[in-house]
Amino acid sequence: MRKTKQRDLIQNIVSNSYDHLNAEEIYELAKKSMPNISLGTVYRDLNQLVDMKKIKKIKMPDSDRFDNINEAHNHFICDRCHKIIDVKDDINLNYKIGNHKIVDYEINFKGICEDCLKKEE
Amino acid sequence: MRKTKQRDLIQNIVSNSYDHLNAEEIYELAKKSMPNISLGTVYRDLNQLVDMKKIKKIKMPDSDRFDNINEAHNHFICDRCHKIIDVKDDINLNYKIGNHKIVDYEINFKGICEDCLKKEE
DNA sequence: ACTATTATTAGTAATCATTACTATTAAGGA
DNA sequence: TCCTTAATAGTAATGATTACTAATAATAGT
Repeated sequence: MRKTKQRDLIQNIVSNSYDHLNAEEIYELAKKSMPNISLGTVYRDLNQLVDMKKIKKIKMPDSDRFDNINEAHNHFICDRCHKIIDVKDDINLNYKIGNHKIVDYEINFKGICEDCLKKEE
Repeated sequence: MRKTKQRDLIQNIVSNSYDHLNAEEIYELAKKSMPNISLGTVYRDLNQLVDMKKIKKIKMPDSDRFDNINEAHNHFICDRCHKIIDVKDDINLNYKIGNHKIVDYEINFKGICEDCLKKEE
């Protein structure tokens, strides 16, 4: 795996963002410092970074989002507006499942966020 | 929301399966008892059943899978073969996040399943 | 039970996020 | 600096899912 400017840039963008960006948004940000970067490269590099466990992928109904791993956290996803809200991970699951090797876990809370609750009153 | 034979059939198929079927597989099973059912109907009804919280959707890299809610359970997903293994939910998270209303949560464990571990030896 | 209303369906076309392809470029070791 | 070849830019293809529309069937009212 060669080190490339493109992948470094993409890793920096994701690692420094708390906005759960999708590939298109990361592409737009990347173009600001590397105008000729292509969307295909963004997708490929994002997937490589996920494989390398440098970032995480969050699967969403429309487009997948990418997330930093600066500190362990989970997500609350609003059923109404689909906003993703970070939740500090003070649960720290230590779990044993048969003879399978657990490498990681993710917890997704679902419900209605504060803003949408207010709108529904 | 009218009651229809198509949606009843699809709900039965998903509720009686522990195989985490995708829309295409559910379509194939549904055709056995209703040969003229269309794939579009399967997708629409599956989404309605998810909205009605009769079944759950599991997002996967290729196609989404649909799961019964017969008893609370979480999933272990193998990084190698992408198999989904049910995990009994004896964790029972009771969690409070700001002023957001939590309706549900899902825990996805990730790692390497027993079969793939053996192959890698 | 009949009829009218209209939500749902079957069948097909369209969408669009993501991946695949290929000639060109550039990383990095010798 | 040169060589090898992995990675990229640009574009085309893929495929899961959704949208569309005429026809059908569920259900409320009579």
